[in-house]
Parts: sequence; C-alpha cells; structure tokens
Amino acid sequence: MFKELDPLLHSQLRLGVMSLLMSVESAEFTFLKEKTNATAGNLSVQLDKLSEAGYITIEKSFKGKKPLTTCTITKKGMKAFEEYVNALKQYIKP
Amino acid sequence: MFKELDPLLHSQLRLGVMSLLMSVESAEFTFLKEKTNATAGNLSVQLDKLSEAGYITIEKSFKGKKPLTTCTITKKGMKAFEEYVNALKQYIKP
DNA sequence: AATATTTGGTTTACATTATAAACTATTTTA
DNA sequence: TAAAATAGTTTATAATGTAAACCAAATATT
Repeated sequence: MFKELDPLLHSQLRLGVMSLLMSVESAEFTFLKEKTNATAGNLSVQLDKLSEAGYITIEKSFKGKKPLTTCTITKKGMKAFEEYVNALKQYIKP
Repeated sequence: MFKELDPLLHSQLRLGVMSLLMSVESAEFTFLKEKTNATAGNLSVQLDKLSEAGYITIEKSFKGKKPLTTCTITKKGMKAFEEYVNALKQYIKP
C-alpha cells in the first residue's frame, strides 16, 4: 500500500538540507545552518550522514584563513530525493 | 525559512495511519495493520501516541466475541494533518 | 601584550523514538 | 484436550536526533 520512506531523508533537518541543495549548485556550512536554523553540532552530524550515504559531497577548504565547508548534492542524492518525494505523495495526497 | 514538521506526524507509520484515517469514516486495527504493513506491537504503540495527542479516538468493543479496536480521526487530527502537509510542501516543492 | 570573544566547525553524551520480541487472553480448529 | 490462530498490549533494545561541551584559529578588547 504505502511505499517505504527513505529514513535518511525522512528527517526534518536532513530533508531541509537536501531541499536546499536541490536548488543550488553548492552551499556553505554557514548558509545551511542559517537557512535550516540548526545548531552547528546537529548540522555537522546530519551532513556526515548524508555524505556517508553518498547523497552529498563535503569539501573542506579555507576562505582566507577560516575553515570553509562546502556541500554539494550528488546524482544519487538527487535521485533519492525525487524518489522520496514521490513516495511521500502517496501519504499526503488528498 | 522552513516551518517545523509536527514530530507526531513526521513518522512513517503514524503518517500512514493518519493518511488512511483521513479518507475513511473509521478503521479497524486489523485494517490499519494490513494497509500499513506494520507489526501489531508497533501499530498499537503508535495509535496510542496519536490518541494521546488527541489526533484520533480509539474505541474498544467486540465483534462477536473477538476484541475490536476502531480508530477515528478527530477534527484536531485533521487540522494537524493538513498543517503538516502544508509545511511539508515547502521542503519538497520543485 | 595579554585576554576575551567570535567564527567555524567536531565530538560526545543524553534523551527520545521506533521497533520487534515477548507476552496475555480468548477463540477456533484439529 | 491440545494446538494454533486472532487481536491485541507491554516491555526491552536498538537506533536516532539533538544539544552541550569541546577544539583551534582568528579577531577584537582592555
């Protein structure tokens, strides 16, 4: 009856991150933090999970002398997001 | 940026239950169990949570001599579901 | 020049949650 | 009458989410 909802995406913060990353080329840690209103710790953990799943890539570099973490959604991540949205529609359609 | 997702509804099984209850007058435990593919234990726990939140009512009676648990969504439950769907749309809109 | 604060994170500990396993009680079937 | 099925509930465990505590470097303050 109902399709499974990818547990990696069925989490408010991770879904928010993925939603943002779907609409931009890439995003900095601080940008994601502001947009999602997450704490840095929580965001850090959830980004790692998305990265380990292969849904995003995380690049660490420096902006001037400050650390800079940049996230980009992968093909796999896009596909997972789309499938999640599709599955979800079953649950929320009127 | 993103609205909060009601944590009571942001759970695969509870969302499935609520989705079903939105479209029927009321539903028996066994019906919900089949449609959601949940184990009886899990379903029992999640129904209690929905009930405690005032999102559904649970009526226990007998069908012949067997116990019969009937669930009905409340006005509050409907409203919560609709708000959840609305909030969710922010996350998944293209 | 030392000290405090801010920035940009990560690690870890805790509390909550979800889930299945174990259990209860009755009923039906063999 | 013993076994298995029905209709659930309770409880123990594993997984999860989250914030608090932490770290290192840079910048601002006294």
